[in-house]
Amino acid sequence: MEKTEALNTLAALGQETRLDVFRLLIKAGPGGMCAGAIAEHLQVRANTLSTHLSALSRCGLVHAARDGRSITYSARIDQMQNLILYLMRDCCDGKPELCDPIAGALVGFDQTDASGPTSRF
Amino acid sequence: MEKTEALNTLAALGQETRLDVFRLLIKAGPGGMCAGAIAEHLQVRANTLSTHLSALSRCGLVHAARDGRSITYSARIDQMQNLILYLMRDCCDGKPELCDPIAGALVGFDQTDASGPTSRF
DNA sequence: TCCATATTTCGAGTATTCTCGAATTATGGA
DNA sequence: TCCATAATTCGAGAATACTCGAAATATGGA
Repeated sequence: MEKTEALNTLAALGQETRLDVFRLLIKAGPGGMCAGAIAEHLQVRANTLSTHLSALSRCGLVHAARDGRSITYSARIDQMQNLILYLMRDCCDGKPELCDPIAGALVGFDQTDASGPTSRF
Repeated sequence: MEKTEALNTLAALGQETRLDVFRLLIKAGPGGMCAGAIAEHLQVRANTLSTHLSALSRCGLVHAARDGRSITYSARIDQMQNLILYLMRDCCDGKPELCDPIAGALVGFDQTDASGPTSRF
């Protein structure tokens, strides 16, 4: 990811409704949620939500797929991955002070919803 | 880090001049740079930069320290760390699809400016 | 075909953000 | 004390973002 894309992605997430949408879609899992359900869940008007979904889609954070009359949106975790990697290496120059503690924290995760064992290394 | 702070931090970085400032300060290292030098380097007016520095400071991304007539700003890499950890665990629920590839990428870093050996594990 | 549902697009109003010149505050040195 | 330098605060203008009602588009079913 290069700077401009990172900038757009950061700006997209730096808005409350959009961050809420993304978090909701993450929790919804790979199946995603249709626009109406998101709007209902977050108490946002359909047209306002549509604008935000469009912004999230434009920067690759969500994926849209028509499913009959409704459109299902799902979070693109790989784009979040790209953003985080950008922040760690391009933005922060791969500084060990940044990366080491994160690497450490990754090992210590306790996941509430995952099915597999705790360690992933 | 909780949601509101993450939101402010994301919004702060989602603006070109501020992202540039942060990146510049990261490259400057722990010693930081004084406001004038940053303004000169990025070709931004002093008062405009001051507004952005204030925003970065408010969300904890930079630290200010008066040094005689000038004020030295330095990047707070721990706050970037907190943001990344928020994105990985609170925002993305610690999904393995997100975390595993990042963990993998961390091991593979080749650092250009670090003095120590490549491996940090 | 006609109607209902789901979502988006359009246009306008309001709010927020960004930038700038001018004025102000703070510090150090003559 | 007086002046020069460094940075911030103030106030205003322009641009951008956010939200909303209304209208348009798309799909599925009677």
